[in-house]
Amino acid sequence: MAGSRREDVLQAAAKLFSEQGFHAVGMRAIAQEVGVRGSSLYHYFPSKVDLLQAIAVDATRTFIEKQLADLSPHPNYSSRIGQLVYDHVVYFHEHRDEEAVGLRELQELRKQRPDKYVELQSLRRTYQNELERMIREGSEKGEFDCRDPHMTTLAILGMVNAVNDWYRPHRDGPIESVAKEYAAIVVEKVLGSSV
Amino acid sequence: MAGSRREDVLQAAAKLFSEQGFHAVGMRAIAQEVGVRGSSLYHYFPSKVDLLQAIAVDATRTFIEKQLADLSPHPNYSSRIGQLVYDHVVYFHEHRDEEAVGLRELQELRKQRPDKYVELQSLRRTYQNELERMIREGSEKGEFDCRDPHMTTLAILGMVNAVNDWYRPHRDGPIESVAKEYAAIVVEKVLGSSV
DNA sequence: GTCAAACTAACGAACGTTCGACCGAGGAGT
DNA sequence: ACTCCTCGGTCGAACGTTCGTTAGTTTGAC
Repeated sequence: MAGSRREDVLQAAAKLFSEQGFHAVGMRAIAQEVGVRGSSLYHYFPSKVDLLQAIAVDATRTFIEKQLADLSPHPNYSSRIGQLVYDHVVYFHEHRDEEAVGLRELQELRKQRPDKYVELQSLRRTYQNELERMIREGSEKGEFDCRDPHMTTLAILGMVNAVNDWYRPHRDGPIESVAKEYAAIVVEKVLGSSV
Repeated sequence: MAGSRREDVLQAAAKLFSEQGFHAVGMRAIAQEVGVRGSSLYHYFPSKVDLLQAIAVDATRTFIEKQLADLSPHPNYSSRIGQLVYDHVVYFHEHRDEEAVGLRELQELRKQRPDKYVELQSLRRTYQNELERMIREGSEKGEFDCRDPHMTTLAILGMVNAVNDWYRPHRDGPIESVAKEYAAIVVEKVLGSSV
């Protein structure tokens, strides 16, 4: 009784899209994963692209709004950024499939749902700007030392987004350890003063 | 007179595959990009998957062999690693399309050309191991300070591989500047001792 | 005349999608 | 209690299109 059938469809589609790519997966394959015939999917979603849109928009919006909302309570820039990196890594692992779709299948949304594509781009840009602002201000206030906040931001986002490309729970230990180490690398190294 | 027709086909396919994904691009679209009819492609490649294989295997093999060959001359670990990061970023930009295909369309090779997939995985693993070895040895010899060479390696590879996802020449300046800054971040920050 | 290289035409399969029928649970009317 | 009706949900079958691929033919340079 985990979820409604509609949510089962979303989950199955996210899994298959993230494993094989949007165009490699047919409606009949998604339906089979749910235990239903292909035509039944159209009772819940008007088209295949709408399925993709529902997954990508929801994954990105939920993630970024949660990340931006959790920033306030920390006392200084370093711990705020460390917490953001930690949460980013953990959340991305717990929502592997949806987030992978949100990252990798954007060009299809761009072609078929330009407004939704723009919305997602804008969300990601807000997130990136927020991280960059924290890095710049923390640097200006002398809390740490960063010569190029813009490129540092891109480097950090690149490394955390890549975790799901290599992380395997059985081989690499609990995700919390990885998140902790990544947060440490960012706070102590990338943002630390070099000797 | 840039290249033979066969090379034109490879280049067109790499461009379209990297822009839209393997399954989103038909043989007729590749042919049109070259200025030819779809069936003519089969004069040069026996199938669509062979096209993908040719692109991905060649891109990965050439890149990694070049990177591994250029390591020796530098005096210390820091400058060797800095040079590797710099070359990685520059090469990935100069071969954007092919390298994107080599990174993102692996699951299709895995299904249809398992031996080639294993070869590419092995090549990447060798590259990763070499970087990790340099980081570990440089750290053991006291040249810099790294608590977790394995995860540091993955973080570095993640950030350099992500450059092509955001870099646009007109907006972000010459690629050499980006490569230089990334090399600096890695050598001075990620591998530098924290205060 | 030869041979690589391009063409037109077509194949069967799979694609996303539509349509009309069916089935079973639940409410309304008597 | 019994019938009738509605309606969400699923189905099989089919639509038109596009896919990767093949076959046979034509072209043009040497």
